[in-house]
Amino acid sequence: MAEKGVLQRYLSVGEVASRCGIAVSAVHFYERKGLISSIRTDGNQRRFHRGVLRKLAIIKVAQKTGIPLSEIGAALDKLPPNTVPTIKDWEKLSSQWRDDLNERIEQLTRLRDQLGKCIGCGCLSISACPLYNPGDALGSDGPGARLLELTEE
Amino acid sequence: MAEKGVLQRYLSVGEVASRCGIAVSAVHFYERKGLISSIRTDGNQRRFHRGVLRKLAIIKVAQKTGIPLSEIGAALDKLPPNTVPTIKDWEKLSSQWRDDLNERIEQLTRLRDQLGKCIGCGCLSISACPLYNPGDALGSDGPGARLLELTEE
DNA sequence: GCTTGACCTTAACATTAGTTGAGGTTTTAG
DNA sequence: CTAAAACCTCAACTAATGTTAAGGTCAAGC
Repeated sequence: MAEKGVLQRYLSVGEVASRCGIAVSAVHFYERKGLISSIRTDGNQRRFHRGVLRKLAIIKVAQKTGIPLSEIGAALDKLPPNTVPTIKDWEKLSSQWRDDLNERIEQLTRLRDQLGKCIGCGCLSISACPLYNPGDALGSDGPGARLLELTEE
Repeated sequence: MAEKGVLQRYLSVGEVASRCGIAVSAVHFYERKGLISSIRTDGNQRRFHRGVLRKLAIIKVAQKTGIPLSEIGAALDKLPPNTVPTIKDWEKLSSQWRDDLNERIEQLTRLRDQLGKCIGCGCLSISACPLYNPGDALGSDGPGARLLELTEE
């Protein structure tokens, strides 16, 4: 009881999980992966600093943009350890991720537009469609035959 | 030699793979998953109808939009079997997928915009940021505290 | 007609992002 | 003080999307 004042200093894994809307197992997982960290009670239970909530929020946002955990972890690693990420930190991360996001949005938009152009255009014939043509006529068709490489993968 | 006229009727797995720019193992995989099909020679080698190239092109495009193979397969299953997909077929698939794409683009765009608003806004404080707040202050903060639910997952 | 490259099957492995279960311990509420 | 809820670890499992390897067969060119 004495531990649980108005300003609760540390959070149990269950509290962290429910506050972030993720599973306890996911919190464990992120810790195993080094994305977050905790200290332990005498009884070996995890206790998380409040800052972990912010990190988890950042993780969730970044995941939504399609960034793999490994990259998210690498980015978080560059933040000063043992502190709550500052606004400056957040600024750096979020603007970088926003650039990634923008790129992905552009790729998808190009794809969508090409898709739109191809709908009903009749170009799906074997030799002419930029969507269709995978390399099939790369030699004979010259330019304009490779939407499939559009996103540069 | 007699088999290999100007209008080659069937393609070997290697030809299919190289024309589509994918690995032979991937072609096998797609066949195992039922996305494409083949007939066999007397010697048990796969022979693909040319239509498979179109299907593979569709598969690649759909994958780029983020559609899982299972869904792509389900969509392809609704096409008349044993024929090259027609333009009408393609029209239906592509417009549906374009809608999916649009939705994903919108989600990412919302996320990016929110990200932009949050950069440097100073709102990353525990109780106020719409990006940050995962449910932490859902009770006390009322509306405006849930970008993390933005994309409704 | 033989050698080499392409093909066959089956099984195991890789990666990402977790979840589930077993078996045991700690914390908390009454 | 005790029982239930929450926590612990470790290992195995899931699912998607393939790749790699082993061991063997087929086909095509010289």
